[in-house]
Amino acid sequence: MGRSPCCEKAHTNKGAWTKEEDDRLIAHIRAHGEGCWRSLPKAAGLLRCGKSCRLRWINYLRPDLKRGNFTEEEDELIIKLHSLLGNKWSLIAGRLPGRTDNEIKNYWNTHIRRKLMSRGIDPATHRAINEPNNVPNVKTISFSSVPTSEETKLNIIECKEERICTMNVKEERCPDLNLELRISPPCESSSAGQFLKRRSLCFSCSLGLMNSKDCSCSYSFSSNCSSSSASSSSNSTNGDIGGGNSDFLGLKSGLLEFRSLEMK
DNA sequence: AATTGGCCCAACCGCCAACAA
DNA sequence: ATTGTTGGCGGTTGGGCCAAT
Repeated sequence: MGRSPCCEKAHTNKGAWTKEEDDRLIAHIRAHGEGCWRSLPKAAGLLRCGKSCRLRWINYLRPDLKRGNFTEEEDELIIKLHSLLGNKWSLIAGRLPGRTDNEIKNYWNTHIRRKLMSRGIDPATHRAINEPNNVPNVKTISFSSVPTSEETKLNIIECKEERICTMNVKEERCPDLNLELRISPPCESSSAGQFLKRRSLCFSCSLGLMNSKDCSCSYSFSSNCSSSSASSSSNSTNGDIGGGNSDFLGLKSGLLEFRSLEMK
C-alpha cells in the first residue's frame, strides 16, 4: 500500500502565496504556535497543504529571518561548513542565524559554486579543479566506534540526540582535502567510552551545533569545549557569525586547518 | 518595442526517520 | 513487530525579472 498523500490535493492552492494567505498563517501561528502542520491549514482557514504552510513559515514568514545579501563572512562560513558537512543545508543553516536551509542552498547553487569555480576549486569536493583525483596516500576522517590506536589522531563525539560517534583521522601523507564524513552507530563499550572521553572532542559542541549545557555529552572539553561552545551559542543567537568571542571554525584566528582534519 | 536567454529564488516533490497506534 | 502518520530534508522545477540583442 502506498503512502497516503500529505493532504487533499484536489482542494489545495498551489504556487505563490497571497498576502491574505500569509496574514492568515502568521495570525494562526502567533495565536497557536508552530506545529501540527497537517491540521494547521484547516484551523487557519487556508486551502494549502500543511507542508506548504510549514515551508512558507520557515523560509519566508518567520520573524527572525535575516533578509538581504549574504556577507563575505557568511560566504566563507558556508564554504567551510559545506566542506565539512556536504549538502547538509539544515545543519549549515543552523550555524547561520536568520538564514534558512533553502536560502543557503539557493545561494550556494547560484553564487558560491561560481565563486569557488573562479578560484579553481571544485565546489563538490573543495579540491583544486586541475588536481589529479587519484592522489595516493589518503588522509581520511572516518566515524567508527572503536578507533585503532594507530588511526586515532582526533576523535569527535557526536552527542546530538545522545548518540556518540567518533571521528577518527587517519593521517597519511598527502595533504589534500577529502570531505567525506562517515558516521557510525553509537559506541557502547564503557572502556571504549572512557577512551573516547579522554581522546575525543564533542562534535556538536565543537562545531557549535549545540550549547554545551544542552548537550547530552558528558565530555568535558576542558577550557576549550565548554567555553567556546557556550560563547558560540550565545553569540549565534545574536547573529555573530564566527565573531565576538566564539571564533567558530577558527574564522578569526584561522585555527581551523582543514588539512589537519581530513586530507586526501 | 519585442524577443531571447540567463539568473534567481520561492515553492513543490519525493524520500526518509521518528513516532504512535 | 508491523503499519500508518507526521515532520523534516535535499533535489528539482518553474515563473518572474532583467540585460542583451
